[in-house]
Amino acid sequence: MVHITKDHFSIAQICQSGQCFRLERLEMSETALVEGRVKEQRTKERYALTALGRYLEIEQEGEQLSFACPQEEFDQIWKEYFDLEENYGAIIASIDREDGYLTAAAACGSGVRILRQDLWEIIISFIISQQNNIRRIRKSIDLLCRRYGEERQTADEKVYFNFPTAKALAEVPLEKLYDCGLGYRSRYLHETALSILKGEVSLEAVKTMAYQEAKAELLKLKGVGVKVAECICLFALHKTEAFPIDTHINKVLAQQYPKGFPFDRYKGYEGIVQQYIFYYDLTENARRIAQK
DNA sequence: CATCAGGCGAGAC
DNA sequence: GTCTCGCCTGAT
Repeated sequence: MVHITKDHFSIAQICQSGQCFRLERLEMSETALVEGRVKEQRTKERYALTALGRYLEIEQEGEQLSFACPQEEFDQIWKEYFDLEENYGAIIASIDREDGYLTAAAACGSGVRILRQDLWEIIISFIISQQNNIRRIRKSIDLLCRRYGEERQTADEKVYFNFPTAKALAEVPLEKLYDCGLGYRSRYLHETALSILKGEVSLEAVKTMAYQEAKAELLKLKGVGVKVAECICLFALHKTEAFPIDTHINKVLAQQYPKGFPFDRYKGYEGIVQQYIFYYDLTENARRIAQK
């Protein structure tokens, strides 16, 4: 077990931000009342992540984080995966105070981080994400892993499933992919798995490329358009200059920035700013629905 | 019953 | 190059 203190890190917000579909909450957050007149809410949350062929439980209470793994594993794998070396406070501080919307968005999602996820898993996950909702995306990915991923267990015998390899996915008959609720995306998954297997696109090569080059290479894959390619660049290759524009971001840009978004001010980390906007819009919508 | 969910590909022009 | 349309499926 590894204990650390970290600001600008919220496992709950990272989970809700919808960049990682295999991070899930284990139990409802408990609320406790602190003595005195002031009502203070204290939450302790537990999450489980399946990634990089491993299973990891994470606990958070305020800025206190616990990772259920040895120190060595944390230092070698999870420190990088969760982007813990990046100073997100400095990024938030750089936001234009005159920009009320962006200031509010960053304050709302100040615990969001851009994870450094597995390239193959992100390619498939974001092909699935197109014209789809987060609940269904999670369901399809879960089915794929259970049916075609390698079954593993932790030291304390918890069973989990790795993300299926390109070879495993390429061998799945099309109708079986439809059975996973993938719809028309089934054909995209099948063809993309074949492309990778045949070496038409080399993932190892893509990992060494600069943003524009990597994006162009990813666009060769069936089912990967501009938006999905930019998501892959951001969430797997950590190209923080990528700024994926989906229906939410598009709506916000039109409503809040009719004269154009100040991309130049945030050069090099546009993607992090994009995540604050995306998360803010998601939570605002969720709040609106909850109020009704 | 229509519309929508973190779009994309193919074909028309 | 830009525009339009059809596409699986479950929730509302």
